[in-house]
Amino acid sequence: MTVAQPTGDELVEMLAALANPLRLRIMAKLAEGRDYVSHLAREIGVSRPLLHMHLQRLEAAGLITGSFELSDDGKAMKYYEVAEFDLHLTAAALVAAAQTLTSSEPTTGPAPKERSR
Amino acid sequence: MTVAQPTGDELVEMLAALANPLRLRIMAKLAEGRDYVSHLAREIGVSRPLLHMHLQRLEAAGLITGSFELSDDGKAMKYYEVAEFDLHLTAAALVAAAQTLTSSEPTTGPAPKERSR
DNA sequence: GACACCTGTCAGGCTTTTCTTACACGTGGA
DNA sequence: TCCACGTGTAAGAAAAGCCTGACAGGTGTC
Repeated sequence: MTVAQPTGDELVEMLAALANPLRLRIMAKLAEGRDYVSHLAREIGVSRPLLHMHLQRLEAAGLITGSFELSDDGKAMKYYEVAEFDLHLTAAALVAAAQTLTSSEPTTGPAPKERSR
Repeated sequence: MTVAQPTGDELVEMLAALANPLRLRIMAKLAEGRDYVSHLAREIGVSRPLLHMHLQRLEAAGLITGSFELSDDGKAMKYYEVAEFDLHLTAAALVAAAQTLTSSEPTTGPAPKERSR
């Protein structure tokens, strides 16, 4: 209740972001505590560029937030942490979400005809 | 409460199935009432083969169920309806789900080294 | 027979996602 | 200077997803 419901498009983006084993693992790891990119990559066991890509996807979906910070020895570290979210997926929720979808409206394209042979 | 929680792999499949505008629309339409393939295709405005593919994906994820029925005039109709599901996605839920993931265990692959130049 | 419906599936093409490898830049310490 | 750590990003290959068009079969009605 405290969280605003996402639009249909936003919901699709969030679901797509979570629908990946590696990203699910990333979310789980960050849920245990914030971390910076290189350390997280070693922790999970993936290459840093790959993790970077997945973090971008998660951040774009609004599931995590990144912030730059300077460590004691002057290195620029990018810390990520999970954002607050609470998605409740039920049949009724999907009906509501589908009404706010923008991509390829059913009214846009002419109904594809199919001749019976 | 009444629904058993899916494993991590199952959750990923369910999320992937829902993370698509067209499939979201299909779910929303079926939530308003069961329907058969050809009619649903006309209703939504997509080709029947395409709808067939998406229905398979949704059924494989356990979100809908299909059943064959014979109409009054002897035609074989395949009716689909939404299955009962209730996914509650929170940070804690993702932690639990990630523990039951099978694909590409973090312990399997050796940590990819990266030489600094 | 020709047509109206219903079902399924396959081949091909296009787009998107996923991942690796390699490069670029920065700081601080021996 | 060289090395260790941090950051980002771009190119290319491999795989997966999405979609169209055409084909196969079935039933019942005009």
